[in-house]
Amino acid sequence: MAAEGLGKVTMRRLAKELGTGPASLYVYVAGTTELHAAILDELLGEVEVPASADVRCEDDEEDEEDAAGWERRLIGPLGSYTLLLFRYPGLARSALVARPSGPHYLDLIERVLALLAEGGVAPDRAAWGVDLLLQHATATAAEQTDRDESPVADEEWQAVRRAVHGVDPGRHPHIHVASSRLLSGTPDARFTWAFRALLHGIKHTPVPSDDPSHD
Amino acid sequence: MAAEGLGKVTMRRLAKELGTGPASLYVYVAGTTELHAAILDELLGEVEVPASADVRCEDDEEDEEDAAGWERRLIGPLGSYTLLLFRYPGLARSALVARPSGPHYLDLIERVLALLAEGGVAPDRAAWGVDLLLQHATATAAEQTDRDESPVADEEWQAVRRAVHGVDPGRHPHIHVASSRLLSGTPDARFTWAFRALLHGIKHTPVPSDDPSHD
DNA sequence: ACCTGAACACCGTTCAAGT
DNA sequence: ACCTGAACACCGTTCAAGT
Repeated sequence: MAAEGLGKVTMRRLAKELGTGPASLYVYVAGTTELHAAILDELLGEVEVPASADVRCEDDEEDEEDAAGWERRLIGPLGSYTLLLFRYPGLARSALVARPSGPHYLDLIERVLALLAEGGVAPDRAAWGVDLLLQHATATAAEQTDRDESPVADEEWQAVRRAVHGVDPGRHPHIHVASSRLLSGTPDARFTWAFRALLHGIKHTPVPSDDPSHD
Repeated sequence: MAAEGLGKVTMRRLAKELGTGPASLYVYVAGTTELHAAILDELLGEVEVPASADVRCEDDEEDEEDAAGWERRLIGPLGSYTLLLFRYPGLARSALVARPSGPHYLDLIERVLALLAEGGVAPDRAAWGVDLLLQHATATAAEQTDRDESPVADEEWQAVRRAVHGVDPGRHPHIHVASSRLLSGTPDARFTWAFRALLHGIKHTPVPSDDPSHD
């Protein structure tokens, strides 16, 4: 269906690919956002979400070994999702604006919720946390893909580096002393760290109240 | 300079506003992303970043009271930044793609770094954390502003609600049992919680190593 | 009834021509 | 030299007209 649209998926481009006018697509989808959502869910279905064996270690509290394993298992589906969005520039941006709700996206949510439960995260925190995790994955992908898209990206990145390194020590003392730290780390190392920080925060931050008045 | 461009800031619109052709803008800026970056930094300058009195309580470890106060102080500049992006749809999306590096953005980073240091966050974690915090603020704003932009937003949100509530309990048991929790909470409550989770995670997640080989 | 050509209202960017 | 009109190559969406 959309296996060929590796680049920027657009109404007109897709219509041309199918040898027709752009108006024809509106018979099947309501607009661009719906098209993108459909494609994303289709692609999610093709991704082999690592169906990690359902080994459940029901110890009261997980030890250090288990905590690391839990994190690694969780980074599986979330990493796959991020890499998927990386491959299709523009789709990440769409996913950020219009939260998908297709069946395969629900599979992803289900998987993450299951793993969070395995890790001993309280249900209410897990429910809010899954959103935070997926938003972070989407935002990271949107950031990176669009950066690669333009050839000016490197130049702009250099501008950031120059701005940080050439900062006035009087006005920005903290930036000055942290300049190399601010720019350090590979994208992958940063993603992994951010992911672990999110997990830690989600697990240990209580949701405001059990207020069931909403909804 | 750009005080009137409350809506979608675009090359052609701005050119029309100034009573000239779109080509003229290219004398002053290199392209759309640079224009957006300039506007964002300009707007950041107008925002009164809450210049909280430099009360430094140099106790060895902060007690519960202090921890809450620290979080509240940090949410000041980050909240202002988020609200600013809320007011200018499209600017948040730009900021996500092209990280700003203007002087006022550096002020914001400086402020956040200072507050993180006040809160006893290790310098290397603070350096990576400030990026995570600002990315979250930007992503949240991008998400929301674009949602408001389109009138189909409500309908689409209803689709998500229906998808979550009407889920097959066999295929998605965790979603089924968590359905109301997944949709609960005001945007503000969620933002505050996510923010606190981020802070907690940043403070307690060690950066991979002091590897100074990079850069 | 179902599909679509052509038009409308936008974009960003470039470049040759004007002052 | 500096600015810009007009053109180029795109968008999404609509709607009247065709089959």
